[in-house]
Amino acid sequence: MAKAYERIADNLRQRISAGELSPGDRLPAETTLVEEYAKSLPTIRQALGVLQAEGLIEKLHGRGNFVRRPRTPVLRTNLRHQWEKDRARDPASERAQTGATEHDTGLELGDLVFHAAYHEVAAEPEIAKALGVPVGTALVERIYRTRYRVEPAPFTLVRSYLVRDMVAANPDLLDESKEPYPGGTQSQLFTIGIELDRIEELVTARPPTVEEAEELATPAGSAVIVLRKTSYDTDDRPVEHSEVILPGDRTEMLYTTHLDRW
Amino acid sequence: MAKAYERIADNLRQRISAGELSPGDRLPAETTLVEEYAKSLPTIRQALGVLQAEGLIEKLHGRGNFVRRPRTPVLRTNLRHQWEKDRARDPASERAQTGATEHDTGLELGDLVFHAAYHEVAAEPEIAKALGVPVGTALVERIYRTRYRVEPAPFTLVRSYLVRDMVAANPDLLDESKEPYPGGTQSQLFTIGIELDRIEELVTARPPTVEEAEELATPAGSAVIVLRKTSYDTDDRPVEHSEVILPGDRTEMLYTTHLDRW
DNA sequence: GAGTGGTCTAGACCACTGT
DNA sequence: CAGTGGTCTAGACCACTCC
Repeated sequence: MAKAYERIADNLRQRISAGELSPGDRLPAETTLVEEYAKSLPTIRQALGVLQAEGLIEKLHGRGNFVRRPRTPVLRTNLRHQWEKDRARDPASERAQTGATEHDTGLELGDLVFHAAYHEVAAEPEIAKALGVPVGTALVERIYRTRYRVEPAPFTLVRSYLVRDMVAANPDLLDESKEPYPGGTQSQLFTIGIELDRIEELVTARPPTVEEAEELATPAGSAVIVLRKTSYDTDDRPVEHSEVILPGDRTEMLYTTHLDRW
Repeated sequence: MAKAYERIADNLRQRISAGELSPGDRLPAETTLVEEYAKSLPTIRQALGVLQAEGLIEKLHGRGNFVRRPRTPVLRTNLRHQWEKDRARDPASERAQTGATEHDTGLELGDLVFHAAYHEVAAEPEIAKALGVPVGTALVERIYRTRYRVEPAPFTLVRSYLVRDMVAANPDLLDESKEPYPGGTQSQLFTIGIELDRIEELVTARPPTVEEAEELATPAGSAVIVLRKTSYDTDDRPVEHSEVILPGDRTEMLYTTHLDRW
C-alpha cells in the first residue's frame, strides 16, 4: 500500500496540473483536506510539505496554501561582458545611461535599486586561489544588492573581490561612495590600465542557506544558482573574482558559444 | 522565544561546522537527541528535516542521520562544443577514442556507461518554439543517460530533439542502434551537411521533481540545474534542441567568454 | 533481534491574516 | 473575532539495516 501522504500529494499535484487549481488559487484549508482525505492533520501537512519542496505551492501563514505562480525570470546573458567592455572607456556621463543589468533585462535605470558596500578583508583560501594570490592577501570586498524598485527583495547577492595593492593606484576604487554604477567593474579597471581578455564563470546550484532564503525572499522549496566569476586581463592574470547568488526560480542565464568555421 | 526546532537545528549546524561532527559521521540517534534536547521526537525530526533541506545531512533509513560529504563534481565546459566540432569530420574510428564528456571530466571511455533511446514525437510548444517549427511537427526524440560505471545513478538526464524531415536524409539518425557515441551530435549533423555556428545554453535551477530525484539518486534537499541547449547552423537555423537535467550537487559548469581586444 | 529512522494518529495551543 | 497555518506533545506501529 502506498504511503498516505504520497497519495495525497499525487492527487493534489494532479488537480493542479489538470487546471482544477490554477496558479494563484488557494487550496482547501488544511482542516478541510483532513475531512476530504480522511487522514490526520500532520499527514495532510506532510503531503503539502512535499508540494512545497517541489516549489509547486506556497504556504502563507494565516492565509492559506496557494498554487505558485511561475516567476517572470530575470535574463542574464554572457553578451553583457562584451557590451560592458565596449563601454568601459566611455566617459562616465555616457555610461550613466544604463548598466549591464538593464541591458540584459530591458529595463530603465530607474527601475532598479542598487546598493554597494566596500570593506577590506584578508583573502580566504578559495578566493585567494581564484585570484592567484597567497591566502591572507589584502583584498577589497565589494558587496552588491540589486532589486526591482517595486519589489522588496533583491534578485542578486554579489560579493566581488579585487586585490587591494593592484587597484590602489586609483583611490576611488577603494571608496564605496565612488562606486560607478552603472558602468561596472571593467571601467574601474580601465582607470588603472587593465583590459580584460576573458571571463570565466563557474556555475553550480544548491538549496539556499537560511540567510540567502531570507535576503532573497525565496520561498522554502527552491534553489539558488551559485556563479563564481573570474575576470582575466590581457596578461592572463586574474584581476577580479566574484561570487553571485541568484534565485533559481527567477533567473535565466543565457550562454552563447560561437564555434570556429570549418 | 525562538522556535525549538530552529534552536536544535542551529545547535547541530554549529556542531557540524565546528568540526565536532565531521562529514561522514553519524549523528546521535533521534531518540538520543530527544533526551539531549528534552523535546519530543517529531520536534527533533523537524529540526533534522531543516538540515536535510539545506543539504547538510543525509537520512538513511535504518542506519542513521549522517553529515553529508561534499560531492566530487563533474565539470562541464563550454569548450566541449568547439572540441566536438573539431572532431566531427574525423572518421568514426578516431572519434571512438573519447567523447566530449570524457574530455571534460578527464576520464577514460570505459569509465562511463552510456544509454540512448530514440522515439518519434510531435513537437510540444516549448520545443517547437526553440526549433522554430510549428507545434506538432514530427521530431526525433533521443533520450540519453550517462553514469559512472562504478555508480548506480546517472549524472545527466538528456532529452534531445531533431526535426525528423531535416535529418531523414541519413536514416542512421533515426535509428538508436546506430547511435554514434562517443562523437556526438555534431558528427551526425555533418553527415547531412550541417555545420554548427553557435550554441546557446539557457540555464536555470529548481528543486528536482520526484522522478528526477529518483533517477539521479539525488538526496531530498538538493537542486537540479536545467540546461536548455539550442544549436544553430551556419544559416542561423536552429537544428537541435535538448533539455539537460544535472544534479546541482555533483555538477560544475564552466563558461568562458572571450572578449574582443581594444 | 536490536537499533535505527519512517509513518501516522488525536489533540492542544500559539501566531498570523483579514473583517 | 473567525479562519487559517505553525508548533509541539505522547505514543503506536511499521520498515529497513546490520550483526
